[in-house]
Amino acid sequence: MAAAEKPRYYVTTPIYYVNDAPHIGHAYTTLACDVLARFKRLDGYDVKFLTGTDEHGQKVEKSAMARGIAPQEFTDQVSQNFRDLAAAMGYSNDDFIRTTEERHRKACQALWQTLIERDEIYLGAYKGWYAVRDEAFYGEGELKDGPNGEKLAPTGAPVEWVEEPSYFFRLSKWQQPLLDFYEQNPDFIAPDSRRNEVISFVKGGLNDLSVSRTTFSWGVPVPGDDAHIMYVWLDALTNYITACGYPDQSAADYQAYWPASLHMVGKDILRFHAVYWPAFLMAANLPTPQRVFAHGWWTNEGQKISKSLGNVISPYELVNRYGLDQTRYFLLREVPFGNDGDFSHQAMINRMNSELANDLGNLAQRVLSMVNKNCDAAVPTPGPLTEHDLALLTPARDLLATVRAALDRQAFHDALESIWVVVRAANAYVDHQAPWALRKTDIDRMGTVLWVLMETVRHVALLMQTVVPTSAGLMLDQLAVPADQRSFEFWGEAGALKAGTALPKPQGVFPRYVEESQGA
RNA sequence: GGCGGAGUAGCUCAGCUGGUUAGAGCAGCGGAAUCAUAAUCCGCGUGUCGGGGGUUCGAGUCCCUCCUCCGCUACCA
Repeated sequence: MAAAEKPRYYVTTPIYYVNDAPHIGHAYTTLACDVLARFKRLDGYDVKFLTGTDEHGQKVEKSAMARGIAPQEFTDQVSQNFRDLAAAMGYSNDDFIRTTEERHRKACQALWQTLIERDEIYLGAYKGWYAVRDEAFYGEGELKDGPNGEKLAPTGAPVEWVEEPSYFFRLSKWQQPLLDFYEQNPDFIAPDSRRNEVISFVKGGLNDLSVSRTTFSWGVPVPGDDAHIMYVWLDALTNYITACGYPDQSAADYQAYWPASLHMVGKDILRFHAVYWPAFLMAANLPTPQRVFAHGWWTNEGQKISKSLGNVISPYELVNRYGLDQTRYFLLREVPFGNDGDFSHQAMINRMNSELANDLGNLAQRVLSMVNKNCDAAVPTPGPLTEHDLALLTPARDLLATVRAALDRQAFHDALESIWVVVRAANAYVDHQAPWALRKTDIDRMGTVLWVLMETVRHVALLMQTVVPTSAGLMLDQLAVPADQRSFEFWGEAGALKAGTALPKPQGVFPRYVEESQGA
């Protein structure tokens, strides 16, 4: 009953193409969603966090054939890679959808049927230069001449002229409705620069969109025309409503979560989410999602990442080398979210050592050690709070509102920076108040200072549960905060540490990274 | 080519609708302290705010122009 009162938050990652091996880009997108999902849960929301895999298409069909196994068997295997990644990165997704699931076939076909009935899809013919290798059509102007006078795609792949019957979605008629939609929903596309690009793209005019294929068969069959399968985006994008129980619009999840609060995507697939998807939904008379955020890409030590360069970053390597929480922290801290970012070993070390180990880890350690040694290993009794105490505690207590606002803009870097302002202030407060000196002169005052510090650390740890869940959990353990008192319901006075509560012996939470070369 | 964005301290970036001596973190230099993970704290920046021109009592913040970089310019996830 209480749950029925909760506000809803539905966040999605794209479904990842199973033909790719999981890399930092996948990890990054899902991580961002994970932090949002965790935050919203702690903040009292009823959250649905969805990720999954896109398993159809010609490339998958071919990869399966190359291995001599059925496409389904192949995707069963490679889809697992992405589930493994989710586990390894500590993602808290509530569901994992695969486009080869029966629920998805039903949803796609129902959506198709609706679009047919509403005359939003018609049968035509797709003509163009097709490159089998790229699984893509190219415009006449994009082609270049090969050594033998043959036509080549920009990628160098040979192309052939193909005409095939295809169903088309009447995207062209949605140009103005889309522009109106963007106008009326200024927050629909973020960051702003991306919004501009999308609007400019739509203003440039929209052609009807080919949404079926006959040249291969690994896909969702078009209802009533077995020669066709539904093509990529109509299939892929539908996953977001499949997972809510569509086509059953009375399904509990559909009622609760659709339309989505946020589709998180890489900048490369923004258009599909910001143009095609709302057009499909409007055409089917379904509600449109509230927001699409396009984040940037990572480079590696200043170099563009590519398979051919062999500098792909494996999330597993990062986690093994630096630690899971450290990796999660770095990815969201290092770069203004939305911008491209550069991963470098040095930057990683700087973040994990100076911010996690020195600023936050050491803060907790120095405070808890003093309490452990000088307060009988129990929460001290606070006396009257001075202006200095409040100068630290008040900003700490204001942090929830600040971070909430930042995360609603997907500004992870701003959220973390605002937390660190308090962490730095706490370290300064320790030095200025010098509880080690108070121990000899004013033991009560020392207790107050340590209590203020513990409360500050508690607030920081509560928020940091979203980004570094394991480490923040350890900090809260050391503060003896019960597991059921770690949501934002216990923010501020409501969950204030109670004097006399026994505390465990403190131990370091964020180890420093020591270069092997300089070890010992 | 068209449209859009960006160019601010060594590095990464903040600077809303123009207005006190242009800021933060990191790096660097100097000092203090010693509770703590050799972790912390305090102090120190003469930056042509890409160049030039203009509007204004006043511009990093508006206009023009030039230079440089980047993104988008449709059916690859």
